[in-house]
Amino acid sequence: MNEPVKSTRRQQLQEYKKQKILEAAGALFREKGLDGTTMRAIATRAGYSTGAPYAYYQSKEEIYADLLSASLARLTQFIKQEVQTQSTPPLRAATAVSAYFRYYFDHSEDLQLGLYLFSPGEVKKRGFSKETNQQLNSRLLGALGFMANCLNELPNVTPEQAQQETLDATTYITGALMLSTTGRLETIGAQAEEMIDRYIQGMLQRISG
Amino acid sequence: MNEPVKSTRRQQLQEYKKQKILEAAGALFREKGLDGTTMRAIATRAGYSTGAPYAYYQSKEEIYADLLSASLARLTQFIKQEVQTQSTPPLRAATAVSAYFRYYFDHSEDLQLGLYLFSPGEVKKRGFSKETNQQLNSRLLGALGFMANCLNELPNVTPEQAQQETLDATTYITGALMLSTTGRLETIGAQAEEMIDRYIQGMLQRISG
Amino acid sequence: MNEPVKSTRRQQLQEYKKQKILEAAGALFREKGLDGTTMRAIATRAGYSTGAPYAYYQSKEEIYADLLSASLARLTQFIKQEVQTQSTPPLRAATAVSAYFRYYFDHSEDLQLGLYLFSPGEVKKRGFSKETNQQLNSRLLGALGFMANCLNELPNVTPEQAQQETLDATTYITGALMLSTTGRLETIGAQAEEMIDRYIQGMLQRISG
Amino acid sequence: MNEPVKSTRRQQLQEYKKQKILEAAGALFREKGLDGTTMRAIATRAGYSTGAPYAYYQSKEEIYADLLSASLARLTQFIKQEVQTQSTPPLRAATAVSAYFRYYFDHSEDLQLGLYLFSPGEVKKRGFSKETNQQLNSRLLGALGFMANCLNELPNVTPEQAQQETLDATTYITGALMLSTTGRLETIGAQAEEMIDRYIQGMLQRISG
DNA sequence: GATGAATGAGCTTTCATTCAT
DNA sequence: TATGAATGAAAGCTCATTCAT
Repeated sequence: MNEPVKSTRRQQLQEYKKQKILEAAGALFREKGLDGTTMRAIATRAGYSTGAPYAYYQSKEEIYADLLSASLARLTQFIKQEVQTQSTPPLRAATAVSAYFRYYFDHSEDLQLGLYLFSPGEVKKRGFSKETNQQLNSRLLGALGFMANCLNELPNVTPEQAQQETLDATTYITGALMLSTTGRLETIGAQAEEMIDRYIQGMLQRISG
Repeated sequence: MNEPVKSTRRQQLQEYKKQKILEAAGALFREKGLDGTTMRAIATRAGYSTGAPYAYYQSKEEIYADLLSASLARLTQFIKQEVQTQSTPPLRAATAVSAYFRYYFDHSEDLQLGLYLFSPGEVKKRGFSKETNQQLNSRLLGALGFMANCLNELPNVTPEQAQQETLDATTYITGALMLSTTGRLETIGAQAEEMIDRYIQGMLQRISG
Repeated sequence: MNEPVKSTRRQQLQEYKKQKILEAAGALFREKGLDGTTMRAIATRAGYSTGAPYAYYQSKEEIYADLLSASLARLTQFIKQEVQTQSTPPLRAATAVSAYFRYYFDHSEDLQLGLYLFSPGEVKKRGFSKETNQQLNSRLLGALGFMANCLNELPNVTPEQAQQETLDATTYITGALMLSTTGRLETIGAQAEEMIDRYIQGMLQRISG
Repeated sequence: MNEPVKSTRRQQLQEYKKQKILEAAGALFREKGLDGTTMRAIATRAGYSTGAPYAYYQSKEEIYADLLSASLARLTQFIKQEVQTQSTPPLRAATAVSAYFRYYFDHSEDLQLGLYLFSPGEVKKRGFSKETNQQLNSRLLGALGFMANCLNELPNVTPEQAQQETLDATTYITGALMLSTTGRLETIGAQAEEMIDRYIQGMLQRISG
């Protein structure tokens, strides 16, 4: 019987089309921002008519959640990939932190997405289900956890120290990304990449003592 | 001729009314967020009718810009005030940085305002006049400059170092504020205040070190 | 000072325009039924653009409520008017009942309006304020009360009897109107007017008995 | 050729499936009202996919028409059943009228259905086939005819009188049902059941003289 | 300047219906 | 026949902005 196959095909097709919608939404978001992106525009861009996306997503927010979820997955994968190319613990640690920065630096829309969806007020307004919210959180924690592991590999580092440095690095990177996207760094003649490089150097010295 | 006098009076009156509108917008923004605040609501809250604000501001964004400008002025004033209460250079430096953080931590709406108006999409979409944009920038730089001066008072510090530490502190604080407002710190059980305190200790050691 | 005048003028104008919207809504309702009448259509028919009616009415239902309220007022007035032309108590009683019937027979849209708004499910769905609902009810009771008074003028009639006959007449008339508008009477070759005339004769005999 | 057989089987199957759809529609209508019932919901409830009902019914209204048709059949059956339990002509007459009332009083959704489909706007808008309309009418006339027969069994009653009393009773009952469903009776503290009982007593006296 | 009615594009979402598979 | 993705018109409502008074 070919029913399972049929079912699988359907699912694959459905997944493919969801992907199309997601891509359209992502592209539009990059161009016009979240508020500037309408369901109509998403549908049109994806090659559909007005109501079609509702067959795949129950609401605009569900699309955004999926977009963010995919983004977080890509982030984690990117960091792991980059780290794999490095052989020594210090390089691996530096690369993990650096990759985190570069991912968002190169995909500013993903940064906006994350900030937008997690922003206060939005969370209340946009009705994510608890599951969705938890999934989103665990994905983020997955990326951070991996970074902490890399730092943990360094000699003479306690797990607590690794965790704290991870948080600090994340904090600093987030700030750099914000100041960069909003054009503040430009104003004062600073460059995010250099700042991060310098930060990483400092971090390694601090840890290795 | 009494035109100059008249003009001055007019200007004062105009300034006063702008102020009224600004206050209304600020209050509403605090209560309902940026998206939830409509021009109608601002007008009503300020005691005017629907169209009145347009006599003073050309658009909603111009109001926001003015609001942000005032916010940056208050920020600078707040930092100066706090620093004045301190007598030793290290305390003054620590207080400057700490005040910067606390101002935004206690006024998250001002943070949102800044992010909104400085965000890349908005800057392109809404056409601020160059003057407006420059004024905004110079106000921000004013606050940062004052912080740098405080660091500069420390012994054995070069102006370059002071400036760099100011930028780093600003970056870290911005990141901490973002992660805090978006609820990410809560998720991992961290507290912004503690993080900042720790950061400041590290900074002082680094400089005086 | 002419401020009160100005205010009165404004109010008059506002009332006039509300009237315009009401008329448009009424006409459309007559043509297309309640469900078939959209806010856009009402606006257009009244010579306005899409959003204009919302300056006068907060929602579609508010328009309907006003429409119904006006209808009930006209009903009462019509009955009183008709009764006034009659001199003897029996004729006045007969005319009151007859006028009630004729009003709705001649304005089937008003009948639909009343039935629609008061229909179960609708009351829940449509959010009338309690005040609105009470006002609507008291208007209806006003008309019924007047009819009861007319019956009460007949010799040898107790108030209870008058009230009961009013209710019965109302019930019968309502039924006749329903069967008439839905085309059921036509199907069986009956005529509402004749039925009502006959009913009134029977009623007078019963009472004067 | 076995086509007739096949055809019969097909017809039976078709009839069975139509029945399924009808049941689903009826249940939903009872739960959510006419406006709240969508084709999707009907299909799903009947165990089919979105488009399936269109293989059996050309439109939503056709489903409603069929539902109403079935309802009228049940009404007739219910009246006959009730009348059968009575032995004397007056009781049979009273029961016929009373059963008519009770059927709709207990199944207000059937009343709504009838009003919806028979309402003037709908008949024009939705194009029923003539056959459908006639079938609906003849079913209604069937119920009324049976009631008239019951009245005819009374002594000293002319067929004309029986028919007229049937029409009057139907009219009064219809009115009572409308006033009851729309909550008007509640407002003035009256009860439909009592009103009908009283009406029947009056009717019997009138006829038996 | 102030008023507030008016504009009209725009939004999300719904849903009867169609049609390729 | 059954499926269910796709269509696309429509709806109610919002709101920044304009403009006659």
